[in-house]
Amino acid sequence: MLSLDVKRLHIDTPPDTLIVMEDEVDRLVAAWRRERPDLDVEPLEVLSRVSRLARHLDRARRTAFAEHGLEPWEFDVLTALRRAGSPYQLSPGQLLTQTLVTSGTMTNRIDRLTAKGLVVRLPDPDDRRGVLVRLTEAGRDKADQALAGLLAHEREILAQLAPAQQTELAALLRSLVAPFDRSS
Amino acid sequence: MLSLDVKRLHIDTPPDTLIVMEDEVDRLVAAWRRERPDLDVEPLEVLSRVSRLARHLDRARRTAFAEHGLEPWEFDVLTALRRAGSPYQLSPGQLLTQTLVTSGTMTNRIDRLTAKGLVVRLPDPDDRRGVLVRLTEAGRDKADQALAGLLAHEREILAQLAPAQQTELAALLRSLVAPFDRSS
DNA sequence: CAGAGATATCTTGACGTCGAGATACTTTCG
DNA sequence: CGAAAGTATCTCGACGTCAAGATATCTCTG
Repeated sequence: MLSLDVKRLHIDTPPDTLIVMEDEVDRLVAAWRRERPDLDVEPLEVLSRVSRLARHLDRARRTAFAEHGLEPWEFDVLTALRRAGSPYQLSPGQLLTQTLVTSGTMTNRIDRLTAKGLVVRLPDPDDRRGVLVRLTEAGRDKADQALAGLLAHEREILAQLAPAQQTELAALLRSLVAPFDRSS
Repeated sequence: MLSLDVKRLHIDTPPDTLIVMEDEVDRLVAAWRRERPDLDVEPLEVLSRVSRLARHLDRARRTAFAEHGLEPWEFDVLTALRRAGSPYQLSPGQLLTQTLVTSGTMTNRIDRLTAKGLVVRLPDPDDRRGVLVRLTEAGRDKADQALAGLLAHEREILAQLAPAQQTELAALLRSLVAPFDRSS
């Protein structure tokens, strides 16, 4: 009964060799249709999958970074600095807007990254209220290694899709994300 | 310079009327290509968008639930019970596996939902170690109202895409999610 | 150039989650 | 039957985050 409800990824595959790729969201949607047949739960087909996939990606990232002795939040901060380009420094405020955490959290993070020797705090020569957070050489190396590791892991996950499908998926997702990025 | 790097959603549109939908991930990827031209960062085009979209969805869900006086975690627990069908009860252990939190967290959540009168704790007649968490009538109403509200919000977000595109997107996402759901 | 308001960062206290351990009960198997 | 292992739930301490407030400095205006 369940298999009849599942979308077929390859329409031309003969039914008896069809590989049914069912996921948790299929079960979720089926449960809602049973309990609330009056409701149109189509949106969940897309957006619940986005949320669930993001959860799985978080876990995968966590293990990928652990190989380099990094926490996900450490990666976020280090790579923000790395992307800034030489001399790899940003103000705490700039880091706030990039990582979407609050200032108290960022202070804490910079403290710990400093203790690990991955960044240093420098006074901002142009603004005595300000501070510049700069990547150390060790921090830069960590960031580069962790990024390479992350990309390797992510490529494996995406191997499920043909290159053209990946491009298509990216475009569809961009349509959904763009309105949020514009407003905020 | 940036606009040249952006994918065009509609290839046949004349360049000067092209609507460029750029998002944060485009900027992210552009920065990496500048700093690490040796690296293939294609995977980020898909997976960073998934993560960022999920973040935005979390915020949108939070505001949608706030209209009903619910926190996201409360919605998760209540709807898990609601989906179970009459008599709307599950053990704390079953709730754990559905919501992916630890037992300490779930105890805390059940406590607070009980205090709000949305669930009740009943002794399991078949296992004296066990407890059953049951939705009250008020809890069931809350869950139903919040779900309707959530779906309305999500439909707005998805209005960016034609129905066929939504179906396509759901299928692509399922391919990526399914391997995780199988293993765990 | 003085003062009001804006800005940048840090400090503090409260909260929710996690993870390890504790307790109570059940199941398995000799 | 009875001990050992398994299972279900709760308790507790540690940790990271947030939000609000404090402090120092800058900028704009008159």
